[in-house]
Amino acid sequence: MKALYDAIFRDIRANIEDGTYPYQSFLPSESVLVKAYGCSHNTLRRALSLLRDQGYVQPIHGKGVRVIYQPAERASFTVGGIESFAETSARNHLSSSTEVGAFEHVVADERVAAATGYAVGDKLVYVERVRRLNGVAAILDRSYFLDEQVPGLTAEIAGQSIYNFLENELGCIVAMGKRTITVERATHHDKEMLDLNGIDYVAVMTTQAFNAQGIMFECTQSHHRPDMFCFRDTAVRSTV
Amino acid sequence: MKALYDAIFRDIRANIEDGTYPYQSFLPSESVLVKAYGCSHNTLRRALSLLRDQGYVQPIHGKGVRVIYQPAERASFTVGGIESFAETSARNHLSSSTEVGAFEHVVADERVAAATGYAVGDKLVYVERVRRLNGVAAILDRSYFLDEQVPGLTAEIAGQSIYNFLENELGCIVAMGKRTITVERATHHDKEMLDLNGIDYVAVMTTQAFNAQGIMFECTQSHHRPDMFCFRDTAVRSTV
DNA sequence: GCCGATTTGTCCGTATGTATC
DNA sequence: CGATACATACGGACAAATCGG
Repeated sequence: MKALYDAIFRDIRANIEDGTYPYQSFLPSESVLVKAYGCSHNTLRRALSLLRDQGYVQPIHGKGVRVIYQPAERASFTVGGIESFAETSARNHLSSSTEVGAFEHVVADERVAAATGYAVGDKLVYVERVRRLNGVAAILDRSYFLDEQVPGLTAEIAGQSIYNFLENELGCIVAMGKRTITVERATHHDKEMLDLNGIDYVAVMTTQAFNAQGIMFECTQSHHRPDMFCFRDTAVRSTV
Repeated sequence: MKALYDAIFRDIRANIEDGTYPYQSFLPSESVLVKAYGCSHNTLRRALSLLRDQGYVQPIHGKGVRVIYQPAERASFTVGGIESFAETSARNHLSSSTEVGAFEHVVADERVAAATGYAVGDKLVYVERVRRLNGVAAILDRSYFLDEQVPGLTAEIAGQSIYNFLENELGCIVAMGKRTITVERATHHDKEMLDLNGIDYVAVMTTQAFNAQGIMFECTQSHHRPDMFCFRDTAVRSTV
């Protein structure tokens, strides 16, 4: 809300999403937009680079900035960026609920350290949650939080929104996340907790979250029912 | 090779990857690095923002820039950015080979247009390839290329590296890519072409590639054997 | 094929704001 | 409070690619 380049980015993005700037058309030139927004060309370029990084436009040297955004044809679970479960389900117009299956304090041993990236001996909080989308148990989340970073976290809070608690109560901002996606055979536990309908594979998204201090304070393995999972991403070819 | 910010980005990245700047340490301050590289404040920041976007560092306001890169513990098939199959397999030290299963000219009908994002009536080249990793048929690629963008493409070339052909022969640069990952039930065709060992699900990565003109010229659906598939990604929380 | 206008790409120097210590 | 360090923004300069006359 504060940064000018961010406001310009959002404004242009909105114009792309509502069709004011349609697919394959060109944006007004840099100089025109600079006048329109009353900013420096440098600031405008920063907004444009955000649009490019997120797959909305593609600048073409000497020619113009082409819109390459196509509206999503069906709901996607993740579109890049970091979202909480509540945010994602709301954006996809899905009713959601959460049940907490486990909540306990543990110390990282060899096995946990290897799986999460924490150091052996770190004091952690283990939380297991089942996510329901439109009534279907679709996601099993197994999370390890760094104990010292989440003082006051309870099972009750885990049943609501942990991110809400972190940001509003603790003032702890989730600044960055690293994600890995694999497909793995459903465990006995998965079959027990999720409505898999006989499917015996799950899509596993592992997320490491870093706070504003650069400390990893969460590692979550989300086991998704495969036919309700979709992940989107945009990549830019690096100039080798 | 040309851009200064890119050279600085690569240099710092190399220092992070080889442990000169270890995990959780802080980089030298902006002003120090500016003097070291003899560049402007602005240019250095651009290099730093690349490092941040790719998950190497996390700048912390008023404090410093913390290294959050941890070396990959096991081979990942994709690490963000756009890579050809040959590049990816080489980076993971896997022997690879490709067999072309189909090569034909088609016109996009309703069904193909909906699945790929082309317009109905577009003239396309359909290529089907089976990728082997260490002798195992692990990936089935079904690609649609825009005919006018790939003149001279033959089945023989498809058996080698199409990207090599595009970049070196046609001078066609892959500038951007959009990816979607889903998990789907293996089709009869998948079971026929891949060594699935009885697994009846596949990880599907759909890629749309755009050239330097902003024209989508390739749409590929890669069906991966799930236990040989891994995807990595880094996300930054947008300031809402 | 050349030239000039337009447009994007890179880089610099400076100023100011804000968070941390 | 002051020093340090990152964050944002401005304005100017030049390079490189595209396109039309």
